[in-house]
Amino acid sequence: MAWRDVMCGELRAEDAGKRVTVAGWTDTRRDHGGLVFVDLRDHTGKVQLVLKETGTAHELRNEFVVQAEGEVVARAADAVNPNLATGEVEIQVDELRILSRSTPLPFQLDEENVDETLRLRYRWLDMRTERMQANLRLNHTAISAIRRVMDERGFVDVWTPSMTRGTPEGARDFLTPVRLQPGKFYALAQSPQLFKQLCMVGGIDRYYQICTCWRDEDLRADRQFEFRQLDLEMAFAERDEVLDVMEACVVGAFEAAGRRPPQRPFPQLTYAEAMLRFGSDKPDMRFGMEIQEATEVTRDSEFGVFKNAPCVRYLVVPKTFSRAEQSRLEELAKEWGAKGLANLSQISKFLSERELASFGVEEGSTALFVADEEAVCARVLGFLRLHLANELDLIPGDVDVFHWVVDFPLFEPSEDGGWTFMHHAFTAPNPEYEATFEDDPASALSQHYDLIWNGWELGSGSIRIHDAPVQQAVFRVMGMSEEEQRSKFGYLLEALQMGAPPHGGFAMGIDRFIAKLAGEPDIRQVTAFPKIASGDDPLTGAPTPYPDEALQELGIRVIAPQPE
RNA sequence: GGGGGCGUAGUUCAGUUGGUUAGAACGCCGGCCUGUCACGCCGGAGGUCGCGGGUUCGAGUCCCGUCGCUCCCGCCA
Repeated sequence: MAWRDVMCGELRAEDAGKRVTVAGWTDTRRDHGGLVFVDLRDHTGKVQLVLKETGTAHELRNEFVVQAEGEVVARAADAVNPNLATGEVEIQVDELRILSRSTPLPFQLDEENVDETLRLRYRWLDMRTERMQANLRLNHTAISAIRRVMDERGFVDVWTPSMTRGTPEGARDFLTPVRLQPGKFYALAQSPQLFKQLCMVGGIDRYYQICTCWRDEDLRADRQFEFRQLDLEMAFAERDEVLDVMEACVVGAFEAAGRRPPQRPFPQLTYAEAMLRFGSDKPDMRFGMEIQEATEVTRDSEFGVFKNAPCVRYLVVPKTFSRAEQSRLEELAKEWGAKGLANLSQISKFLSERELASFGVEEGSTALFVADEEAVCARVLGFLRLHLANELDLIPGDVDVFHWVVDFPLFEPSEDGGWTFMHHAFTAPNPEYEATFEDDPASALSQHYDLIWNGWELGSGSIRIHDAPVQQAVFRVMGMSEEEQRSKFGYLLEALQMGAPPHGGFAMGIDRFIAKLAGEPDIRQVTAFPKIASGDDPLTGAPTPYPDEALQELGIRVIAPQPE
């Protein structure tokens, strides 16, 4: 006999008269002595059980798992519960079996603000809540929709290794010792980047994967050690063809989730424009309050701070600030790297008519200036813009703004005074810089693009280098010797020399996307078993030390951290 | 590595200027109850106020240290 023949949440008025068997969790119970009501719950919803003369009914407690047999009965008009989808009926139970008991719970499932570490410690309970049920199911729905889009467009799911060659550049690797070769390590893949490019050389044409990636960096609301990305690559593809596929995925997921999808195509913004207007390469464009440029106007200013600065920019904020508020903002600006934050009302006596006229600040507003290197102006005013928008509640909560940021620089200055790639070493330069980037790395733009949703970076992609000499030139700009190139990336260079088609692709952080789709503030809420910020898993207690014998076999000796 | 916030029954929280035996709600245990749906009523158990030190006649409350959680910066090609 089946455990159940109908789901709790499915019963409706027209089911009255049927004999059914249901099974689920005891949600709430109302024990009247000779009559006991129980709301029985499964993932489809709840239904009211009516128990008379069933002695075991009094034994029921929260979250017992029970099976009940009985007749579906229409409720009397005055007994209908309009708050319950099944509220027009109830089950008159004649057989009740307790399948599994539960100890008292460490927290109540209907409590909203339970400490998250406690929720994660008992995630199997937390998962029974409507919130987590909805989130985990949305996860599935969105990914199914994305796989459908991939399938329709001829993408092939190819599995690539998780254990691979370490990459000392970029994020820290998670290392995996290798018993057969003590002292050597695999790294867990930070992304399948090179493998998917090799798939292009291998003629797969359109590759995709929803794969786990690992990065050993500090955890955040939107970062875990391991996360999934929608990873795709297309041969013989132009940039806009890649963007088109990604937009189809986003729209497909929105539709599957029952949300109004964003308008296509998504607008494009260049990196230079994003930095100038919003001070960020992932601008939140749900609101205005754009950064204003004043460098030209203030070049010959009487105000020394402006006169001597390579760049002067400001933000016009629709509010006036008290002295205390102003100094708090200035403090923040300094934390972000500015030397100060000038309030127009305090410095206007140093400024010319021409300067003042050009700023055009209305009554009730405040202009806040940063004078510094261009990068500092952009960064500080970009942070300030977001900070103030949040504080002044200027961000509309009910809009979804998707856009692309394109034309990123190819290189950025490295710590040692040389050049390093801005995103990764395989991004192709824009064609007009192909001949010049090696001599002039500073001004070269790349074919890299980012997808932004309401100020969240959902993912990145690029047209890749498919030509070995260009790839080698990029390596040279980064200061890599011939030798180093061969030992680290020889296999890539070889592949590029054996018939590599032009190709490009994208990688989107799926967990981030789904968290935002679910309206959750962090990815833990859409992850079944996430880790907390310390890197611990409160459920299993991992990570744990390992016995010396096991480590010895791997050729590993643990050096205890020295006290400071 | 740096900065901010939080830490009081099982849970969520309150706790005044430092002042009697640290409270409430929910949960838990016992009892009563045949139309409830956040059932109701009666009774009960449950606390190292994160931990350590200090100031004080007296500390949940003030000070110092420390631990944990969390958000942010750094970092995340």
